[in-house]
Amino acid sequence: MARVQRDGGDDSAPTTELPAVRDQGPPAVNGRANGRGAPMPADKVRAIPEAAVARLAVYLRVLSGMAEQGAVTVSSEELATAAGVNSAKLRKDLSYIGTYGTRGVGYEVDVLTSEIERVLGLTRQQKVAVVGIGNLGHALANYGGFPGRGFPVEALFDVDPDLIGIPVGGLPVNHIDDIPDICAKRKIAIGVIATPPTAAQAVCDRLVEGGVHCVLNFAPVVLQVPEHVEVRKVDLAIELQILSFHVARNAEQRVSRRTAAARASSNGEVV
Amino acid sequence: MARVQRDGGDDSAPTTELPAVRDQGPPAVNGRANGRGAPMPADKVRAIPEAAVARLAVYLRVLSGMAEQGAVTVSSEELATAAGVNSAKLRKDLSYIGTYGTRGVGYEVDVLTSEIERVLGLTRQQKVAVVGIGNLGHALANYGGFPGRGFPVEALFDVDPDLIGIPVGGLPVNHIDDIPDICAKRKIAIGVIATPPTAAQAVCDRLVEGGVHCVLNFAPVVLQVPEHVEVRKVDLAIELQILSFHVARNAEQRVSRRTAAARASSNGEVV
DNA sequence: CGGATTTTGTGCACGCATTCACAAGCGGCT
DNA sequence: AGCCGCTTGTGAATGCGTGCACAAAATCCG
Repeated sequence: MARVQRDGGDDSAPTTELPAVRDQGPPAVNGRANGRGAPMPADKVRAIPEAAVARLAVYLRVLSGMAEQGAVTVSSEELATAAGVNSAKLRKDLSYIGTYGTRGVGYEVDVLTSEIERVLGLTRQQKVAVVGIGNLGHALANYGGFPGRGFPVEALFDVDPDLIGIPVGGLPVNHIDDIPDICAKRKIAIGVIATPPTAAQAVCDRLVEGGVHCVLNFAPVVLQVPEHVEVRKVDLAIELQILSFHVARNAEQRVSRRTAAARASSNGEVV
Repeated sequence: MARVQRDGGDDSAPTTELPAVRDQGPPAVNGRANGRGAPMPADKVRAIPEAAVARLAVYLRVLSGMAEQGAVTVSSEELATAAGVNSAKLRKDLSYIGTYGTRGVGYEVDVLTSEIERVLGLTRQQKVAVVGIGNLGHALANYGGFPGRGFPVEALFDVDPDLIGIPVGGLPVNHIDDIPDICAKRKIAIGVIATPPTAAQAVCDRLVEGGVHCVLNFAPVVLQVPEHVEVRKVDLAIELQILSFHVARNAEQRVSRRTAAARASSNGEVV
């Protein structure tokens, strides 16, 4: 019951795992060495570390930028620097999804793009509902189909009666009591919670009731959800506080360096 | 040069470390066993893992909720469940900042609160500037001093001439060309980038020029910054794609379970 | 006062993630 | 054809983070 929420900010999270699919049928007849462009033995898909998934999404964006500029192939080194990671990590990340590179050459941009899209499940559209049409909700609703196709916003909800029926970003706002119905009917896959913290848990429960398995939570609360529901959290306050910590740490460091230097010089020591 | 950006969504990031403060003065005269409420040997402050810092911020919020409800003390077990982590982890996290608990009893809510605030550097205010007053920027500017005191928004910037001078959330919008000047003058500590991706790098450079050491980046690009600048990233598209991956994975799992079951039943096996 | 009970703080072991370093593979050049 | 240089893919090592399990401390109670 009620599983631990995965922090959208912080994922030193466990590897993505399927709960014991121990019976994987007969000894994998396709167990041959993967030839060029082999899409991983399917039993192994589960083995992609959560952290790697996050980076794959980054690579994807960088790749589409490169494609726009007419790049046909790209080396791990180029892609890595553009994505802000080291090239070994990039190659390992890519190795989780198969072997699509050519030694001595690099990767074909379009091949890599579509393979990452495939693994991330971006080949089918995931319908999104936004709950809480305040400042942030407005921003999200207008975000315009969410960057890159794939995530059409197909329902909006709020509790404010003045807002019900008003179109926002071309879509009318519904009352949150209708969440279960509408989500089920429209087959919403992802629910985005942009409500005040007090309403978040109730909203989340209704989303789950409506068959939503994935929730992106902007409200500063820890949501309790049943086992099978995936929650990611984005929390502005916490992001700021983490930055604040670094400010404080750096300040302290500067101070202690000063004192150390002062002490050293007063002792005639060489720093 | 240009150090790797720390992903706001994903932090399996390295432990917060100071670059070689090897000279830590004389052999720490206060090296005695820490009595009740001792604030860690100061040389050890650096040892707080990044992941723990993120969680400390969560504990802080949970604690303030509890304080409002009149709680005076709290056990690690209670606090842990409320924060969605296991109690051992919570205790370990707290141990990084000192020992403020009473065995057999728990923690005093207000003591713990102020100690976490101290470590996170929330005792001094960190001034924030928001760049890019679009939908998201509006939402951020109106966020109202950011949850819990500590992060006053003290400057707004945009490139759109129609917006310059217009007050948003009680603060006039300035032109992005004035970023370096104004940030330096008002001693802005944290810059929030809510611009389109194309503008983000230029904006970031100006923030750094204005003496800002911490950046919270909402634009979907990897920022290149000098060594001493701390960047955290919040990326909606990537969060959605990670969720999408889980949807896809679960779907696949269901399919493979079905096939396995079918195979098993056709073989007369017991599942 | 001593033992039972509760809860903290932490040593330890395990597992995931990152990084290094190198063999294997591919294309191009002579 | 054969060699050379480049780049991938991955085994192995290291380091970090998590969770267990227990000793140490503090309170309560008889």
